Amino acid sequence: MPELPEVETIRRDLLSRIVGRTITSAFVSSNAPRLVQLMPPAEFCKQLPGHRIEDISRRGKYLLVHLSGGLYWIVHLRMTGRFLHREDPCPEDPYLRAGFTLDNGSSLCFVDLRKFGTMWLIDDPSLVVGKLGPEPLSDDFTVAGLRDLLVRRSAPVKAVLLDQHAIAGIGNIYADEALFNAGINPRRAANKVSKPKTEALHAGVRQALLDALSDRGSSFSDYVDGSGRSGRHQLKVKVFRRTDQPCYSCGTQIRRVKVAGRSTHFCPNCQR
DNA sequence: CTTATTCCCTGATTGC
DNA sequence: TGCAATCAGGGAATAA
Repeated sequence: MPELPEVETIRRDLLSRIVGRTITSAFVSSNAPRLVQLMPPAEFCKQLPGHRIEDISRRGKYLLVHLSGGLYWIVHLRMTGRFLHREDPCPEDPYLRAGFTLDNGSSLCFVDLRKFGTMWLIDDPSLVVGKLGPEPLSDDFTVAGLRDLLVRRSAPVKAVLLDQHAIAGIGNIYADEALFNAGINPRRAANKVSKPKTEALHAGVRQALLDALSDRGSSFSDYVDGSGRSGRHQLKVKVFRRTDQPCYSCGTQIRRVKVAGRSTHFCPNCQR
C-alpha cells in the first residue's frame, strides 16, 4: 500500500536515475485495459516516446513525471502497483502491466498484481490532482487548517485522515500510526476532537510520515522502492497490524476494529 | 454540502 | 484435505 512516504521514496529514487533520459518506447498490456486514463492505451503508447524526462514531483500519492513539451505523465500505484527502474529491459513477469524503455537502454516497469493502478498523460495536472488537500509535510498543513477541517465533520476522525480532499497522502497505515502518536481513538467524531488533541494530531501525522520516510517506507505486502528494494518501517510500526500484541507504551493488547470500512488498529488504553 | 456503500482485482485466509 | 466464501485496500462513483 504505497502512501506518501512510499511514493516519496520512489520519487527520490527515480529522480536520481531517470531525469534527463528520453523515452524511446512504451508498451501497455492488453490485460490492463483500465491502466491508462482519458485516452486509449494505443494513443498513450504513441505519444510518450520522444519526450525527455525533465523532473519528477509528487502530490499526495500521485507521482508526476514532468516531460519535455509541458506534458505530465502521472502515475498512481493504488494498492499493489510497483514502478521500477532497471538498467536492462523489463523481465518476464505475469503482473507486468506496462513497460517503457529509455535512451540509455534502461527501462521503467509498471508491475501491478491487482490492476488498480492508473496513469495519465496530460497537459494540465490539476485535472488529476487539483482537488487534493494540503501536503501534510509542507507549510500548507497547519493546526488551524486541520481544526477547520475537523470541526465541520461528524465522521470518525480516521475517515477524515483518509480523505484525500482533506489531507493528501495518508492511507490506512499512517492514519492508524498518526492517531496512536496523538493518543486519539480512531472512532472519535472529528468535531469532538479537542483543541489540544488537534495539535497533537497535527504533530502525530507529521511524525508518522517522517518516521516512515526515514525508513524508506513500509513493505507489508507489495511495496518496493524505485530500485525494487523493500522498506524497513513495517518493523517499527506502533499499532498497524499489531493486533493482540502489547502496546509499546503501556502493554495493553492492540485492538483491531473496522472504521470507515478499513481495518483499524489502536491501543484502547492510550487512545481513549 | 455531508456520510455510507459499492465496485474494481486477485492472492491469501477463513470456514465448513 | 478441498473448495467456496470472505478479506484486504485506494479512491472513484453512486446512493441517500
